Amino acid sequence: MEDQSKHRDPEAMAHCPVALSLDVVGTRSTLIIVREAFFGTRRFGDFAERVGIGEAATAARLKDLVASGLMEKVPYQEPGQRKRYEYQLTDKGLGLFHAIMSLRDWGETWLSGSRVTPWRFAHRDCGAEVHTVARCTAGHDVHLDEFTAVRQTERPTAAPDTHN
Amino acid sequence: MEDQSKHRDPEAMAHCPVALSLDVVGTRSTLIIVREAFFGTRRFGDFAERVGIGEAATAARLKDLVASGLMEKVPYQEPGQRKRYEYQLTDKGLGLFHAIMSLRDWGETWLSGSRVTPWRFAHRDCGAEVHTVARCTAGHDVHLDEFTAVRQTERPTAAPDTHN
DNA sequence: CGGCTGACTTTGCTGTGTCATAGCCAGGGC
DNA sequence: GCCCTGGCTATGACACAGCAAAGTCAGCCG
Repeated sequence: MEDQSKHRDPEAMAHCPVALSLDVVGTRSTLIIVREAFFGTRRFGDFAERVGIGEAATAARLKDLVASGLMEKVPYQEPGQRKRYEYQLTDKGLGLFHAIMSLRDWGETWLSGSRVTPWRFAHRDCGAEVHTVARCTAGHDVHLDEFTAVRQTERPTAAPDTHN
Repeated sequence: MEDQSKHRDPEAMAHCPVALSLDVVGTRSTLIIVREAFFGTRRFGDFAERVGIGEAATAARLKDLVASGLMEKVPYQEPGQRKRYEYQLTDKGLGLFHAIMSLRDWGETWLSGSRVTPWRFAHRDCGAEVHTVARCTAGHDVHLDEFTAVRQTERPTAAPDTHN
């Protein structure tokens, strides 16, 4: 039955970076917390409030994010207050910028209808809005109908790839 | 109107395209099925086998994907077989290309260690590997430290706070 | 006709994410 | 010393994704 390892390669699946990523940021609230962090939210209470999940869920997600290295707890102290901790994105967390922008672009294009996005990303130098695009290492822009998916196992299932 | 640091706007949250997107593709298996579809997988059994979730979950996810317009059932018939249906990505589903590639890039950079990715996307014309980059509408490449996040909570003129 | 195959559906159970509510704790202010 | 606030932690309930195993169903094939 599952003898046909050519057909099914659990190892390959486990190695798939998309699946690996989704193991870390695969839940709705996790990604929304990261998105909030991109907008400068840093404190526990603000996350809980703005993300719209309860405090228990917020604490659990933030703990996960710190554990997986996307955010870190940084001490801060306001005058007349005791020392507390705020949550900041690490470089690893910042690396999700493209993914979050891509999801935003997709949602804006296909889901939001005529509604106006309540926030946007701007290029710091020129102020113009930022989007994701696909580009090949040779420097060409790659449109949706200009790519080929290549499985690097010996399985030529996918795109009409005659690998020659 | 409100102090931004203490601002809770469920409307704005609901309008957030990232959250909207995650309502549709917010589960691990949904996005992995879409990823599989990018590699040419079309038949029910192949999805179940390659995605690594059971048939019941596969059927449920595919049904969701068809319902939300990311995939469509297309009849096909192999010689000596009866008519069946295969699942194809619609334009809406294809639009997730950037998001999936961004997640792949991130997973590859931060999670996969030294392991080799079992598949890749190539530019059809030149064969070079494809990645996502951020670009502003003025045409500049935008690096991770060159963007500004702007909350548009003040509801710009195009969208008064009432949905009339 | 009856078996086989691909594509599901159904059933029963588990695990996880979330909620609501309540409680705990550290430390500055009174 | 006690209260108050921000930042969690604890508890019980619930919804839903997931699994495994079994059942359904259409139609080609022998």
